[in-house]
Amino acid sequence: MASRAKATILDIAREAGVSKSTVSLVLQGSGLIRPETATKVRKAIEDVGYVYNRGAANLRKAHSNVIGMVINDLTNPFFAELAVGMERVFQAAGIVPFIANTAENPVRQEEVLKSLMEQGVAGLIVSPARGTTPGAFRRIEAAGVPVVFAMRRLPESRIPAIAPDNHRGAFLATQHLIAKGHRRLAFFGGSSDLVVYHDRLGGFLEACETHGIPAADRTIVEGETSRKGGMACLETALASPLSPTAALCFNDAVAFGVMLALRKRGLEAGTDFAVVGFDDVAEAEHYIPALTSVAVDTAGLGERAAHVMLKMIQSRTTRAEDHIGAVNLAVRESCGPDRNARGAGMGDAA
Amino acid sequence: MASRAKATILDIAREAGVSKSTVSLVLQGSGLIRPETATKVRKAIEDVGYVYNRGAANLRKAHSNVIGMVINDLTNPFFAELAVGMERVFQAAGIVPFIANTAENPVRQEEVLKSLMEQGVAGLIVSPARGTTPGAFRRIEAAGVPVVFAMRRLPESRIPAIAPDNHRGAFLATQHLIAKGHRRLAFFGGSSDLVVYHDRLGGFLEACETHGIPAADRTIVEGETSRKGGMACLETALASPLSPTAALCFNDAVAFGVMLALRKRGLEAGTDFAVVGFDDVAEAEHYIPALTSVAVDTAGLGERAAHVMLKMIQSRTTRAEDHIGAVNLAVRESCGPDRNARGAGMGDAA
DNA sequence: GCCTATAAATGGAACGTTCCAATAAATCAA
DNA sequence: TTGATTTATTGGAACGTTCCATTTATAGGC
Repeated sequence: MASRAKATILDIAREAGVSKSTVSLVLQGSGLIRPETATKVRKAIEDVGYVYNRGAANLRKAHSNVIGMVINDLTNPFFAELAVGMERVFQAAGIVPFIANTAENPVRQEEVLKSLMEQGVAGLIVSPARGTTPGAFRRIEAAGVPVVFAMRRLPESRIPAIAPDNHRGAFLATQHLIAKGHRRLAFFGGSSDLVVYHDRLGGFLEACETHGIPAADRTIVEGETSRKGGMACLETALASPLSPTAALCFNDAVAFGVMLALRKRGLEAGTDFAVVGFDDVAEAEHYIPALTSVAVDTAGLGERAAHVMLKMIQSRTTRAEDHIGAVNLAVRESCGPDRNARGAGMGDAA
Repeated sequence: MASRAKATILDIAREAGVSKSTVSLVLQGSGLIRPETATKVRKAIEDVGYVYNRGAANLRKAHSNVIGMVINDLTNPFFAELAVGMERVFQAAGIVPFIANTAENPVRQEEVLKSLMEQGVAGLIVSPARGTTPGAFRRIEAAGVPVVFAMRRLPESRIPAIAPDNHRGAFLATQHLIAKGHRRLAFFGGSSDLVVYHDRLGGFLEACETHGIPAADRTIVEGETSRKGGMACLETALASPLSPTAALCFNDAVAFGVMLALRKRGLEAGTDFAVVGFDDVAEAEHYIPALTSVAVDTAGLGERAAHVMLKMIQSRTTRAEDHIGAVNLAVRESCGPDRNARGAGMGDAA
């Protein structure tokens, strides 16, 4: 089985009785070749079981067609959806993106980026891991390889970012809680080493200000962005003297954790405590109770990121505009039934 | 910003005042180089912002260190877990695997495999898409590139497969349902173009035989392996004259769908209808009611697959043993409370 | 029939590495 | 000292493509 030395373009040239240049032309679909010749060559390719060596080709072309997608947590369906959106676009462009997972680990991320660069990628779409150091992308920028950040961005970076309107999403969600009559509010999960965290927390705080919720009535608990983290947040908050009656969660995973912890205490999300998530993953709609969450059009953002990347490659630039995606609140059951009381007012004040 | 022509090994040789061969040796961590020289070279590499060109290297070495992981559905957390297990092993071996998604589409899979081959992968771990044609891997085998199948396999293929003991898992689950007193059983979801389907269905049928459930009392409904598919299955089954009281589902996604559909009809999984899933994804434990499911140690199988691959590459063979992973039933709430009654009447007759 | 224009096919020099064989420098045995 | 041995370093020929500049074949115009 162990295949005799791999066939090259020369082998198939010999087989087809033409020159290597001709074979190369056929491979590239050049119109300069007589159709019959092309057919002959293609047959030889088939017979010999030739496989194109892109590495060798790129050596001359300096124009690789591989794009790397670096994802910080593949097990979060949210990022998987993002990846799927991007793939749709790349597939249409005849490009196969390679996905690599960093498992939220900056060291691993460094390895992954290095490996991708060595592979000669044409561009990189990255959702950076927590704790990514500011200089992590300096070398890549210096090499002139286009990078776009998806969903997350870095503090002082010039790299274009595609992300939802986190501030507004959090603002809307918080306003919704206030409209439901809640006065003691919490923000659960996430950590301040993430730019997104500040965006979302900022929206939460602004809504509090706007509607006159005093700082004393706000509870902010950082935590892992997972179910486990969410459970811990709720415990912490309820243990505090002034326990909140509603929470905006950093993401849906945290929200699920909070609902789990509520249930463990014999409380019910919606009636005893209001919960809002962020991202609106597919599961949110099917959960019991169904989770109210900020919908961000994940796949759409993925597509957008891919388009921006394609454009950057094409125009050989390393710069592009940021893109802030629209958000909207998917209202479901986890904040309780609409209280007709409290009246008409409030719809979406301010 | 647009980087002057990329630096090569020669540039850094000049910069460091040594020959290209010396640089190459340093790059490979050869012990033949005087430490001070190596340091000098490394400094030059840093200064110039050199990035190694693996394509060029592989041209000479014919020994790439990239491994491709081809996954049929990244949005299913089950496969994401599998990928994560593999990554753990590869990371330890200093290899960065590239993941590609086929979205359960054989045509896309073809493209992805081609692209990976052209990239010169050292090996391929594949969870084949539904409807993969028998010959899809012929060329790859002919090229002598090791392939292992994970979770799924192809009918007549000689390619080693790493998979859970599907037959036994289904057998155990079905037995569990029967022990709970159910006599009219269903098998929901999946389709017969998948080998796994036959394995699981086979376990179901064997358990039925063993415990004397007549063929007339078995309902088999094929369907998409998703929530939606599960919902459809339940509707179909309940509409049939002889409606079942319990179901083994092809996978957890189907099971979640079935529970959703039950709830829509005002029925409750566990009390009104028993449901068992397959795969035991993380969510199963947290669902309400918690889903009884066949646990297959997904990440463990991923690790196993990675190890087998590593061994194949190392011993330059294209053959390996299949590996059947142990399974066990994680009993939770979706089949109802333990009926102490048990013996006597087979409670659920009707 | 000859010249020119067009179409089709080709040889050779890159591209950035590795690795073998060879050289140069340093050390040692006598 | 001299030759043998070990330690560091180096030039050059590959590896499998692309693409430019040519060559060769075919057709057209007169």
